[in-house]
Amino acid sequence: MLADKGFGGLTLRAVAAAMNGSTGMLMHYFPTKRALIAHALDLLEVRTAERPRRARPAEGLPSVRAVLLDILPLTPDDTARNRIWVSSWDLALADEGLAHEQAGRYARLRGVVRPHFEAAGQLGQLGDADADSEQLAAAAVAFTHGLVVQALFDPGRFPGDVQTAMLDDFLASLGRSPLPLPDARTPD
Amino acid sequence: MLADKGFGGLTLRAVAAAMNGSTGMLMHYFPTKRALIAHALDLLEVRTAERPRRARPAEGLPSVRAVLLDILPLTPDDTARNRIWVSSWDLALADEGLAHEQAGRYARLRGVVRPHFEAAGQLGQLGDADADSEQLAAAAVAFTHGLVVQALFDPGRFPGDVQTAMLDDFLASLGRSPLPLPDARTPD
DNA sequence: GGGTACGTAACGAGCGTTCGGTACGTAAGC
DNA sequence: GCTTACGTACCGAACGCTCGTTACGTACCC
Repeated sequence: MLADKGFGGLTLRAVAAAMNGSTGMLMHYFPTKRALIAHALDLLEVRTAERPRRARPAEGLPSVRAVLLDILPLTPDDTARNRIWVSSWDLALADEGLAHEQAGRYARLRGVVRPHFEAAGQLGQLGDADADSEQLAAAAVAFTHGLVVQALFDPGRFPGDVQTAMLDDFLASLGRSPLPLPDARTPD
Repeated sequence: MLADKGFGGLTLRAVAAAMNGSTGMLMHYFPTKRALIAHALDLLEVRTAERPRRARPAEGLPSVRAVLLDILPLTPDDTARNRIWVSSWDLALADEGLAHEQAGRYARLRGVVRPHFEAAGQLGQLGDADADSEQLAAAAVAFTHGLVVQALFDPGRFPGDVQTAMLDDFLASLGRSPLPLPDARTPD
């Protein structure tokens, strides 16, 4: 419902109807609509974290790939989830508290990605061995979410295999050596 | 105003007041609120295209860098512009017509970036000479807009120099040659 | 006079929120 | 064991307000 109408069309009555309750019930649990929304976003993050995800393969870049593939809108479920997140940014940008929570969610997401980049660096999977893993995580999250937005607006242009190929290209570019010299160590 | 309150808090009365007019005047020019919003987004795109931008340096990757730097929220103006765009996605995702227009805007943006990638490829600035410039443009736009969103929510974490450095790292990774895998031929 | 360009006022709908009331579980008092 | 008291859960009507939109009046221009 949220994924279709967006947050602009979200009303307490619609929420109440969706859970076969009344607006009075909602206000019994949440003092204001804003509190309800904040709780809903929290819940969405928790359920996103707890949903079944693909198995983590080998350490390093393959794990980064798995994490980011779990984010991309490759299934209807993930599409709906991403639509809700993107829609929530309108409210979040206009509400300092929600914006702060969103910033925290981004920091947490980078925190999930970063260790895999650290492992990748230690395994020699990165072209630039001195790269800052936190910055790499920010870049990877940026690329992924930017791809999410484009894919949501133009799913025909960005079907699943195109998204996957673009992600693979992006990760491959991180694995390239800065200089075309044949002195780079091969990972095995 | 839009940059602060978002589209959720946008009302015809507020628009009318901002231009010292009346709601009647607005409805004289636009049949519905939706038409007004669509026109406003169009106008924003036009003004974004016509605003003074930094000079295009050398052909290829440096030009890509200039185009993307013009997008990033490095100035208050660009921050406000980006806030409006991100906020508009809530409405756009819920309205098929607006979503289609947004998809067109993305396609146009990729169309601006792509020729510079083509030039970069012909100039030998790309690590992968066979890379599809349209796909590269999509990746660059994705990276940039994903960075925009993170920067909007956490400007402290992403000040201008950090954004610039991340963009440069991203472009640098595109210029790297492929890793010399065991079976890969090293170029001369 | 008729069309264009507004302003003003109002309409009906829908919003978030408030509120009185009900049903129910439960713990204490006797 | 029955009664009283009370907190919790919830309903549904209603309040006050604001919204998008409409209707109508008016000044101006050709």
